[in-house]
Amino acid sequence: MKTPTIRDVAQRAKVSLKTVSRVINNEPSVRANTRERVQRAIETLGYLPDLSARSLRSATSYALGVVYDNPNAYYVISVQNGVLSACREQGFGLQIHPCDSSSPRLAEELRDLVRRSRLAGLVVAPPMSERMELVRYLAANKIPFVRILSAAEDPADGYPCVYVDDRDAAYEITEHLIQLGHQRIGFLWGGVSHRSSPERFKGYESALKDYGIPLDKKLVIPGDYSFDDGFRGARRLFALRDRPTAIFGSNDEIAAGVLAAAKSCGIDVPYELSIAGFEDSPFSKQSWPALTTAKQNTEEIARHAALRLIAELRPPGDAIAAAYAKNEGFSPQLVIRDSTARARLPAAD
Amino acid sequence: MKTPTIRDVAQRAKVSLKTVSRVINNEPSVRANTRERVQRAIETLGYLPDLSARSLRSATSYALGVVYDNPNAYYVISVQNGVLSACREQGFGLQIHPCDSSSPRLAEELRDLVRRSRLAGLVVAPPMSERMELVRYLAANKIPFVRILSAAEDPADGYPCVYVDDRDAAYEITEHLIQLGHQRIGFLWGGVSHRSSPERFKGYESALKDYGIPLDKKLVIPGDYSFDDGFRGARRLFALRDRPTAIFGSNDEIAAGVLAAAKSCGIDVPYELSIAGFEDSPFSKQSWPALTTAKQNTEEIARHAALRLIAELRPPGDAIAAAYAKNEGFSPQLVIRDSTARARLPAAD
DNA sequence: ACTTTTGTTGACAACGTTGTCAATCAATGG
DNA sequence: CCATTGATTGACAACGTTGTCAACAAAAGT
Repeated sequence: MKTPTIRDVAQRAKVSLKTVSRVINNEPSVRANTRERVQRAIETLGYLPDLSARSLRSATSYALGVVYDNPNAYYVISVQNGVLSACREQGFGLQIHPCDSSSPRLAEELRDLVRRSRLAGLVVAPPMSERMELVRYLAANKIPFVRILSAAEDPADGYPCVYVDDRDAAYEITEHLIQLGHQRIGFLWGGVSHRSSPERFKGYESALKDYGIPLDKKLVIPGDYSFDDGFRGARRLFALRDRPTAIFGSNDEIAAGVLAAAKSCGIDVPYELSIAGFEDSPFSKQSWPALTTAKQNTEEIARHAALRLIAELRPPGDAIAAAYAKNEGFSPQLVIRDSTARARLPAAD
Repeated sequence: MKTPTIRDVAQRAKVSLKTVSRVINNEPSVRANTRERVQRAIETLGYLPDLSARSLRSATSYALGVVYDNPNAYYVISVQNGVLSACREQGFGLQIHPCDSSSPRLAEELRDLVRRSRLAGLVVAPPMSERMELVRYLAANKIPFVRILSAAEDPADGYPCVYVDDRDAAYEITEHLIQLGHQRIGFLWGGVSHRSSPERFKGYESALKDYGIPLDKKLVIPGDYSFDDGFRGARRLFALRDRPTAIFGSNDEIAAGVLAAAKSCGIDVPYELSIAGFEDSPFSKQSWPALTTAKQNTEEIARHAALRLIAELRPPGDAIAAAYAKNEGFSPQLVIRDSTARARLPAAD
């Protein structure tokens, strides 16, 4: 009734340990006949390879780590699920590692994590993925990793990544608001520790420029990727003499804060104020009115990142190694819902 | 530059492998002098014990698994963080395992997971924790586990658990609504695969009874723990001739759906309709108006569950084993926010 | 026919750690 | 001073697997 080992399988199939090992690892040079016999023995015994023993013996290991520091539950779960889907497909385990991105010992912490648990590599989410000294440390310590980061194009810095074009999507959102007739569009920044924040601002800035709308600094408010900062920022904008007719919150949480602020001030959304978010978290669908936003397919992005990492681990020439050898870019898609509408005519003011 | 092993430490400290092992594991019978020498060697080399080798050699392992099947990101993250906090404190790793609770092969899947990864035990979240045949299977296969489940009292079925008194909290919420003067209170069910659903209903039912309010079956709507079912259920209630003045949604997502439905019908919350949720997800704070709800401290509950599991693994007499030897109950706390208010007087209708 | 190649298999060591047990040492009691 | 105890230490095997290498058999080339 003990859990069976490779030895039990070998005995039952009347072959050596090594042959069973070969069958398990799909190595060539096993006669079809023998292979089948071993397979049968494996099935009847319900044998499962022991991951500890495996990763102890072989240099290569069978688990990835995913590293994040993000209060946004939806984002984290999406990343986890995306990575997990790739891991399960490729026979890898997954170790999650929430951490404190501001910790000075983070680099060593990650190195130790990889060593202790013999991780094959790390998927690194923002904002850690954007700290170059951390990236260089990992590379210097020969720890395989893939970054998920915000960039308009492949950073081509020699380190593998999957990048998300926040700037382009922010441009589209701003453009959408402009095309609805809005001229005074407020912008609420996300946290500056995230590269996505300035990227989204750049998209906003450049759309205004392309449409010949001057940037009014009073309409741009710093803050964090949080509901509360959205609320506070919106209140500040409402207090302006010439209040904006639309507000672009750097993510859905901020936009939710704006929505709450609008309601608390009796401002009708979308007819008096259009609101756009960013991310397409479930929240944006479930608010009232539902938020116009940019849909980031985080799960798919994370899945791709994991496969990209696994590709790096494979010997060159391998099918996966080939399919995911290059850095890939993703563009969030504009999703128009009910929180944005045509600007009321100035006359009606 | 290779990662140091116990062997390197032994060499440097001029002791045998075994002595180093003893120091690492805090075993007695090492002279203070020797111990210190070894510690120094460990520090200077930056030695870290290899978890694979450890769990391969020793019968006991150093990782827990957490098993869940829940679309609610906030809930899942809270459970993960709670378990993780206990794991880090006690030197355990953590393997997450989202799964499909309706899969007929789930039991074997979990057993295989535990074997392959040499997990010390499982923290099982609802609804898996409530399927007795699964529980019995785990027990029969000598897989240590702790359940998180919904119950008014210790089930005392011999299997360890941490239980949450949903019934009592649902009673309090209903009582709160009644005390605000509501007599017609709608109830939207959660998914029936979760034990918490009937528990919450029982709380609702029994509060009505205690206050002498007859249960009107037309006000009770079946559904799932989802925004959409909240929306649809609310619409059905609004269509009634004698519409309720308050609605109790079985969780915050349902309540959010009710809120959206109310807004889409131009019903003012809370003055025309009070809404209460359950769970205290961030959402409930961030909607407008903020939701009255029952605060489940999921993170603390999960943390306790993990410690309860670790206690089961320890030899009796151990400090943790003693502190967490018994099943513990938790009661969600009523949190009154802005979505509930005094019922308007019938006269004002 | 005999050598060479190719394919298939197994014996053995090794990965880094801990369990077992015996050896050594210091201290205690007679 | 010697026997006895108890604390400290180390040699060795073992956990379950894979890498190395050699043995062997079958197929191919001469």
